[in-house]
Amino acid sequence: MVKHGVKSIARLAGVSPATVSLALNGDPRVADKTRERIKILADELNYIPNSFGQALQSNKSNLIGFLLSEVNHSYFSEIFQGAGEAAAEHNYALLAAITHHRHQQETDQLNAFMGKQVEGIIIDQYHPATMYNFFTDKRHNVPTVFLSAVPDNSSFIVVKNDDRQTGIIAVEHLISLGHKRLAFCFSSVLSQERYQSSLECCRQNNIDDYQAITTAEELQYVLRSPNRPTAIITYSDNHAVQVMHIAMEIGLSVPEDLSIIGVDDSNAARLPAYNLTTIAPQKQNIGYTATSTIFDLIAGKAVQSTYLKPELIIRNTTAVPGI
Amino acid sequence: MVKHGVKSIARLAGVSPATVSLALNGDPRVADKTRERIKILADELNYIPNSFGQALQSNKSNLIGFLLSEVNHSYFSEIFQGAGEAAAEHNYALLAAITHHRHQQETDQLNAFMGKQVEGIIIDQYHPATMYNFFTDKRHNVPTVFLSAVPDNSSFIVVKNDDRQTGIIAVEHLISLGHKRLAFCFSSVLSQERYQSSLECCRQNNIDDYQAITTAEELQYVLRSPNRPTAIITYSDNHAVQVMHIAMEIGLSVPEDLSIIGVDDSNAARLPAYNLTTIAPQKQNIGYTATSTIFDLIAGKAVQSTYLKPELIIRNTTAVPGI
DNA sequence: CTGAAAGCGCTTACAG
DNA sequence: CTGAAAGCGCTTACAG
Repeated sequence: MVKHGVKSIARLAGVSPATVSLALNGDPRVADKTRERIKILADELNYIPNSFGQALQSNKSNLIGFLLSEVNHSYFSEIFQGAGEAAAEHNYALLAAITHHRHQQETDQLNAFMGKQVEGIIIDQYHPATMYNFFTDKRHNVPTVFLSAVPDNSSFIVVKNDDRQTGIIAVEHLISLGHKRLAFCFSSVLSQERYQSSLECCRQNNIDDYQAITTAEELQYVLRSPNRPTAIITYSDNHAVQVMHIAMEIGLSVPEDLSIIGVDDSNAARLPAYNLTTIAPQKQNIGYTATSTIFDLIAGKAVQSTYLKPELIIRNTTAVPGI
Repeated sequence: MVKHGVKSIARLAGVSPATVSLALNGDPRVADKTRERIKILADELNYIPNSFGQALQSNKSNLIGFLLSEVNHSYFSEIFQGAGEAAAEHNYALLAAITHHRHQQETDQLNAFMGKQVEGIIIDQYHPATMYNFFTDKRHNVPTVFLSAVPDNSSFIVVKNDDRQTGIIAVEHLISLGHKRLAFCFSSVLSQERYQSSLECCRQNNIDDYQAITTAEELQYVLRSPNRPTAIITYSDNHAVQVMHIAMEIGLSVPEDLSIIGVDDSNAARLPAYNLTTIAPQKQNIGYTATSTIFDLIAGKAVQSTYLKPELIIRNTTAVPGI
């Protein structure tokens, strides 16, 4: 079947291409009757404007690039979903690229984005070398939002979970249950913010028995010691699952002997075998807000980084300490 | 900073825009020395060709549209990852749209794809009304690949898991362990192919004790009966988890008293609390193959639907029957 | 081996 | 209220 453009429609309607364009875009300069006639005709012909023509002219691609380190990254899909919704509302489309944390791929895809004239870029995680380029290479003056931490002294916009709150919520929940001896399990290095804030929160509540545990062996040792912690804050639901199994091997029951808090509200957390108390980031909202922030940047508004407060979901792995 | 195009580069290089274009595209008609000079200059200026200009001219968008029903659809992310890889290899980008199974959204996004001149479309799931449009509306003469079943009498190309094999692999595994009384749990309607093929496989092996169970209550009843099945084939890992918990409530141990097979190899299957024997679709490969098929279609090659054989992953929920 | 011209499909001033 | 012209950035014949 024939593909129609403004020209062929203009010919069929007996007007000029310019008039077709104006009519279709609802410009008041075109007489109501003419506009209606053209619109009906365009509809009948299944006319879909070629966005390349539009984009070339207007310099608006209606495209946002989304750079993903890995698609199965813990909560990627929900973030992506939120981003997609915000984009669709504004009649934008998402261009997705997966980079496997590799600098070369990130650079290539970023260049592809630029070639496609994306109006904004969302980056979930990045290779350090790529970040370095962002500092030095002014090519990237496209509105950009990061979904993971950026260097402290930078002025990049970030939209992410409020990791400090995560730490605080965990500690406060455990203290409210009456726990006095806590531990943070695994990867405290990966989550400086979360660990630091939980540490501060402990201090403020006069809890000084709070240790960071980095390996499974260490955890086993600690859990066997006389003054063992009665509650564990973990870095993620996956870690919570590991901790739970280690505890059970040692003969501790959860939550009677040991409370455990996860982070993420992953599928694992909801499975009946675990039923994890966990702290859920606002995944979809992170994606939605990131995209909205892009639109604000495009509109030239002053924007700030957003840190979305997570939610405590109490299930069956936390309770009043039994000892 | 200034944005450079063929024109400004031509001016700086002292040649015509056409020569720049030819040089950058490696056309032999331009002298080696000139080409080198232009390439170096373009590099210095961080020149990235505007793909709208290219696309408008060549009618090649280098874009593939991916219509997703839902982003957290069981194995979406890995499929998407595979698709992204194949696309990147060919220097194509993926345009992703999420439709929540709604016909209107599917139509809108499909139109957006057309406007963006996508050269191919991948559709994971679709609303029946959208499929109807595909039949009647010849607008969609863009190469299209479906990731879920299409009407039998249609000529649409499909790339998906081989569901018949899934059923057969499950039954053969259980028979090889010595099971003689089997059941299929939940949603046998949703998975006609899988259920039918497992049924046939049972018959061929002279197993006539094979029932389809549709509700949890029914399962409880069946598992308490004297000649209860010794193995359950499930529709998904999620169902396998449900079955496992129901079995344990009744006092059956898995796999000693009851073998269970899941399908998907989801995260849940790998968790130590479950350790499911499961049948894993080639998720990434499905995405990769779908995209490759699009390229074949673009190239005008004759292509067929692909049904990728899943893999049996034996973990701890299947064993020789204990009774 | 290189340049001048035309055109992809659209929109945006500018005339009338 | 409508049309003719120019141009977005590129590539592709066509001349020379």
